[in-house]
Amino acid sequence: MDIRQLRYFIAIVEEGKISVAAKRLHMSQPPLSQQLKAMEEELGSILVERSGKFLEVTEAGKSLYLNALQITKLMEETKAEVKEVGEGVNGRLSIGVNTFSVSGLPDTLEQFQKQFPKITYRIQQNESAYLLQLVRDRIVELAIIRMPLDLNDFSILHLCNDPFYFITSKEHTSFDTEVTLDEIKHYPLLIPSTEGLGVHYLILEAFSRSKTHPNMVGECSDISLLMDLVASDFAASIVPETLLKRYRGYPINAYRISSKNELNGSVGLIWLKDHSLSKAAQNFIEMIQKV
Amino acid sequence: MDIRQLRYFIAIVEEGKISVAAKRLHMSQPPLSQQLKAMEEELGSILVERSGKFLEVTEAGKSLYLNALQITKLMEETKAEVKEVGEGVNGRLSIGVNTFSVSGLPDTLEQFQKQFPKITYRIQQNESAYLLQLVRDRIVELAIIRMPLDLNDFSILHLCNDPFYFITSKEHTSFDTEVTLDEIKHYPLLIPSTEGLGVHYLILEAFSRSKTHPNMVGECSDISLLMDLVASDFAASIVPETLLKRYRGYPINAYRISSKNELNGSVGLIWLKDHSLSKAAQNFIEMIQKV
DNA sequence: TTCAAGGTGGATATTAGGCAGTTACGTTAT
DNA sequence: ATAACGTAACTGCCTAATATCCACCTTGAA
Repeated sequence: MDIRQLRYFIAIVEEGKISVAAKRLHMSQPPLSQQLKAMEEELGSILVERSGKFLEVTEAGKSLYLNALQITKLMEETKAEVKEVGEGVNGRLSIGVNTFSVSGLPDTLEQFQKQFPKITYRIQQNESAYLLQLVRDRIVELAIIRMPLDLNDFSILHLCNDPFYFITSKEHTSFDTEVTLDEIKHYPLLIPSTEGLGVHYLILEAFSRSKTHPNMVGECSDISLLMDLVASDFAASIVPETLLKRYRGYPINAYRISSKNELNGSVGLIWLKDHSLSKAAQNFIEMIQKV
Repeated sequence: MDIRQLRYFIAIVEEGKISVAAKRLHMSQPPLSQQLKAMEEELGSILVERSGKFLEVTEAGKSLYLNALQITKLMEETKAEVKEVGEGVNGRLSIGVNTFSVSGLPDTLEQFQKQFPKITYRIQQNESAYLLQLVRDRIVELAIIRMPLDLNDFSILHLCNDPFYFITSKEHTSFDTEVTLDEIKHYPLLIPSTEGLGVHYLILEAFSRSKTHPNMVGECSDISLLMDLVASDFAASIVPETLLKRYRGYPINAYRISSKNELNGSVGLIWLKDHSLSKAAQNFIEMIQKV
């Protein structure tokens, strides 16, 4: 049994006459009779009673009719849905974000939502290096991460360069607006994120470049805890500007780290280079590019 | 787009390789590739990404896959259901009954339900003459009615002959077990049902045959009201045995009307002669015949 | 490490067969 | 006599098969 045959049967039931149904289907009457007969043989039961001039739909026929309506409707909906997903109007946008890198994302998402209201989202927060793996494994399509990382097989859309800030509790006001790494090397430092990953690596490398050794207290991957610890003068820290903006008004002092130290990570949107993106993801990239 | 194509696509997605899917579908690989391409063209979107050895289903493809599963499942269920309805295992049994004629029906229905548990019912109560019209209009398939009626285009299965009883309040005990119409002609009579219909007609005709005139008080189509009126000595009445059984224990006296008066209506199951019955109805008739 | 060869998996072209659809005609019931 | 369904023979398209080609990946040897 076939979608086509279901359509035929629907027409027959609704028109009440095979010949009229045939006209509606833009075909001649004999093949319609044949198809009806074929369906009856396949299902092993009479679907319409041909008595005299008018047809009468049997119980089995009524049952088929109702189901046929459902199936054809579902078929139409499916076609429409697949087309929409193909065009990026509908579907699911799977995106990974890094806590340190979400500066303008809410606005962008809101704007995207406005333009493509049917899209649903799956947003995963994680560390940049892990996000890279998620993209590689096709678990997320896009990711906003903090450079530098090994990005050989990825396409990159650079979003922003944000400088790093040295932050301390309110008790320390001994600096201007800018500091060098050398000036802060004695401060007990609690570095965000865990060892071997983006921000962490970036900071240590900058120290290394300036031939200085930080007074490392440890790492903390829980950002709000980190900020609390800094505020309570447990330790100082170094965080990107994006993060600082999110904690505006928090009881800490922030000093921009001198550009001489070349400590600034850039944030980028990445995706797998040699794999086609969903149209939804393409639209998202396009929108971000415009902003 | 076609059920067949949906099956093809399901196989491709589940197997991950076109050639393996082709084996599962007992066909060769080229037509499968072609059909996939055809679907992609029809839907205007890529469904699977062919990169290297492995296929990768796109968002649109995933959407189609999920819908395709639904549609094919619905299709299978439909086939099964229509077959069942055709065999009378499933479906709806539409039956009309007359209040005066339902003697053994509950038992029969219970037994039928046990044998065909999927069948649902539509039971309509009404007067015999109206039921006839309902059967003629194909609103119900079967009806249990009280004869005599004009039954030219109906098939009839005689169910039982039940005699009529003269009923009075408990205050009247002047009779034996049997009475003649002549003996009761002075009693104020309230006849069940309205004029021109089965039982009513039957009773008046019996009086007419025995050249007697009843002392008619009126008619009443509400049976329980009629019984109340009889019990309270408002009037006497004449009712069939079937009805009497249902009101067993009611405070009335009942006297069988003499067979000399030939007053007994037969109850029958009827259906339209020159129209095919649903298998469910056929099964029901068969069961009633056995009992 | 690089290059070549073989194997695997998909796409394309051509061909054959089957089924759906058209036209013409027969049948039946109103 | 007409209207509506069924039957029969024919045509054409669509699907699937066979053969072939192409791309990529793997493997082995220089």
